[in-house]
Amino acid sequence: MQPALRDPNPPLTRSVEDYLKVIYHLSSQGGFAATSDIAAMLDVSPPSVSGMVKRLSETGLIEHVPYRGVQLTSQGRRAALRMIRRHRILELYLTQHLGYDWGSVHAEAERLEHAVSDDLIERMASALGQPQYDPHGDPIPTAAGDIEETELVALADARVGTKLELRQVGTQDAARLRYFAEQGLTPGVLLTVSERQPFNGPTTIALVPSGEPRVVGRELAQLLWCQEIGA
Amino acid sequence: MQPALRDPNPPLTRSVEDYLKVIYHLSSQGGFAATSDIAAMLDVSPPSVSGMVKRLSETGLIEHVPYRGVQLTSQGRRAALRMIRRHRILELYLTQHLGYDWGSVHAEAERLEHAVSDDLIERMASALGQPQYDPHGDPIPTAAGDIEETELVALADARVGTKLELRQVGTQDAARLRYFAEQGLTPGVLLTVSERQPFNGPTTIALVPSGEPRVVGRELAQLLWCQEIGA
DNA sequence: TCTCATAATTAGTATAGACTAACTAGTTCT
DNA sequence: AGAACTAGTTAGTCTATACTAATTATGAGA
Repeated sequence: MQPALRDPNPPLTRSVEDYLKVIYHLSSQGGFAATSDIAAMLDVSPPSVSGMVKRLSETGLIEHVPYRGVQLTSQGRRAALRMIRRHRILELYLTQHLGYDWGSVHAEAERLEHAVSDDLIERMASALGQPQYDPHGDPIPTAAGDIEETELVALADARVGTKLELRQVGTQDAARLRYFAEQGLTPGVLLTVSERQPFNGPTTIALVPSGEPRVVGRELAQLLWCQEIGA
Repeated sequence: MQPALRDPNPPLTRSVEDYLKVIYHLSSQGGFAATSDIAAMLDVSPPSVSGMVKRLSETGLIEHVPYRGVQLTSQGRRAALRMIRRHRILELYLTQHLGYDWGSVHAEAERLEHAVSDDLIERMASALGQPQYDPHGDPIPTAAGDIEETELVALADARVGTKLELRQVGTQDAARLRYFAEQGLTPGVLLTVSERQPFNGPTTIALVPSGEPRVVGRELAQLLWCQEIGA
């Protein structure tokens, strides 16, 4: 029998940059990123995270409080934002210029973001007209490493009566993304919160300007991150 | 003292696919690819090549005759052609759609070819109109893994009167290579066969467009592999 | 306060690449 | 044929990632 071409089930290997990205996301609400959460996000075992955490804090990219968690240093934050810029520019480019749809673009960008040069990213950004938001509505960090800080509220938590702009959809799940798209719930859409049923019930919203109502169950409403529209 | 961010001088890591590509090129004239030539092409030490050669022949991608060299199996050839397709499509896409110039595109493609999906390559190929040749005139293998065989003829065997492009110099000998270079006989040069003397005598050629004549003895003329230029 | 469940860490190993130093096979020259 | 040079291989390490199994720290409930 012919030996296998390669191990059919190799452990997937995440890079330093992947760790920094998820630490950025997990600690964006100001706290520490926990080992087990990092492990879950990267689909890797907790000991693998402990090992990487040690290397990363030795090189000054994160700070580690044992048994507590981990936060980015300013250096680590810079590196994370650089990767996030790459990822979001790639997603936009692939959707706008190569016909990818939003649901499938993530995995491609995830691989490419490690291989492209800064030069190529900036060429893509130019071809896109220096965009500020990616297809999911997330802000794209600048080449200098600044990112727009927007306070976003989950639809599930928004007060009845407020007017909102849908800014980002907090999932990569293709089926949910497709459903949201069918419902007209794509980033940029304006809506008002009409009603919320008690006991963690669904939220009813009205799309602006059409006024069409939508009823969104609690689970999905927690994925829709919105920005309150001022006067 | 702050520890270094990472080893400032890490060994560069070539992948299986890089090895297959250079083996493809080195053995394209039907012979074996030598360990030291592979090492030189990949800028890696000879023992590294020996190690990779062992793995590659265990998995059936190459055949190894110790102290002789290495050849691709049909499986290895398929894998090599897949990478060559990726590389050439990428180079073409980057030059045509993102303003790269032909000199700088190689390194970018070299990194991307390992990260892109087949799907993305086919989208790029569509955007380019399913091209058959890259800007050097090298044929792009099809997605199915076929490549137009450019038949190379040794200058010593070319018919008088034909117009040729010098494609490959079939020796590693430094003195001969230097001599060829002095004579202006480097890959890419165009020439016509003016005359051949009988009894395995020398071939006289005229360089195009200068028209300068060169007389090439039989031994050397057998090292100069040329492609016939069609009408 | 003590115990226990859970989360995190350490210990020990694997894999795929790299390297240098040392050894061997093949070739060429006298 | 034998010596000497060259190319190739083997042996032994290194690095960065991963894993499982075993251990330890923390915090919550009795």
